[in-house]
Amino acid sequence: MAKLLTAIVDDHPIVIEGLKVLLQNEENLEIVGGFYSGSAILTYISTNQVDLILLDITLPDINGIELCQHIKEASISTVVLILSNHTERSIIMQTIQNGASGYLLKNSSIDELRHCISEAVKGNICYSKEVMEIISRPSKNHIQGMPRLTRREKEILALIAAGKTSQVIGQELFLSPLTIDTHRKNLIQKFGVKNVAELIMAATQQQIL
Amino acid sequence: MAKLLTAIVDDHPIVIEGLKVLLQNEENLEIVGGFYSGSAILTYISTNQVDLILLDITLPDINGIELCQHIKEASISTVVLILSNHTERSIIMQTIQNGASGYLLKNSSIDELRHCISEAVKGNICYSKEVMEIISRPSKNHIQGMPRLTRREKEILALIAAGKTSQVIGQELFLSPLTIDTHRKNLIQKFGVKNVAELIMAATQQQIL
DNA sequence: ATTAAAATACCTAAAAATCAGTAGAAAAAA
DNA sequence: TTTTTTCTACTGATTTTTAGGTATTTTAAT
Repeated sequence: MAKLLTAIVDDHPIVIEGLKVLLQNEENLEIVGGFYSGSAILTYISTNQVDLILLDITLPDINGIELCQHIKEASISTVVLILSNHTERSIIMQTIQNGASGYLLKNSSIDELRHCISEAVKGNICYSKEVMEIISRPSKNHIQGMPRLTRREKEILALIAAGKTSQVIGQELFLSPLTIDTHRKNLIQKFGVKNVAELIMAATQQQIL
Repeated sequence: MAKLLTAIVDDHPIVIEGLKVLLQNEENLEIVGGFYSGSAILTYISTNQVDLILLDITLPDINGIELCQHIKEASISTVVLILSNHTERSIIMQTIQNGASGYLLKNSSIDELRHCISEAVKGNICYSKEVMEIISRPSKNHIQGMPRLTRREKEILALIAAGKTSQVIGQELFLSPLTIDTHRKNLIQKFGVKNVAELIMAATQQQIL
């Protein structure tokens, strides 16, 4: 089996050199280069074969989330592994959405990196341990003050989330729209938010919706 | 190291017997019993030590999601692994939320089960391959019509989700509030929804927020 | 049986969002 | 370079939500 042609994309030279050293002893892997910008790696892959790209999120010209998409557009078979310090759940999910095969934090162990690389080239998705935690328990940080909702409030919350107005909800539940307005008001107050947009966000983050 | 005292909870006897056979050769594991209902396992753990529970979602008296929570309340150190046929993302996430250490589909290989057990007792979270796919690409089923958003639209969507009005957003981005209204309108149109409540729901379900 | 909580409904007024358009400038892609 | 997309901004009218209350009737809990 041929060696995995691997590129490293990071705006920080230290990271690139560090990864090169860490990976130089891998038998089935060959570093073809380090790149400091999105345009640099895109130019490279347009004329060279690359099997695996270790990609940072923070780059000078384009963010790694979008870059990932461009890479997959240019070369669908190239496996992209994100190596980043960003711990925001939405960033992680977006990279996967855009075709990345995994996500590791930069403090991951070399074992984890090795493991994720092997999983990724097999076509699987692989996260490091911390990332797995972030994905699985998104709300842990957020849920302190989860309000207790009454049955009616939950019911109406769901209908609001479905995009229905107070008028429509009132008709469906055979209630006055003014009653729905009151419930709406109470929901907003209980969650400590200021409008439905924030309300729906809070409710989904707390798995109520 | 003492053997892992393991219980199996499933309403289907065949599954219990099958798992017993599959796991009987594991050196570091001892099956202490099979249980057909939630109340049965809860009664058992109230007087017996159990290290690991393999838990189904569908049970006659209580669903596995809630049962998981009760188990952890009764015995925080007991590791719960879900073994189910349900592929709904929300169910998977809820079990983890309620303290489960992993989720496998019933068609998982014995190797995957073994691997997840060892990860789980180490305190990590572990999913089988298919489950990982479901978690990572939830949208694949849902997102057919996932609209492509421009950079500006994503930015404004996030601010709307934070509960900010067009006026406030306009001030923050040094734009006319009327411009924000236009973006708002375009977002609503692109998602095919009728107001922000539904917009935020759609966006969170598609992991954009 | 009594208290507390939940559900119902209303008022007034201001603020915000939605609908249905148009249209020029800037940036990106072809 | 030309074309297309994105970003910007507006008009005008309508609908809906939000904020500040109050108040009665059901239900549920003690």
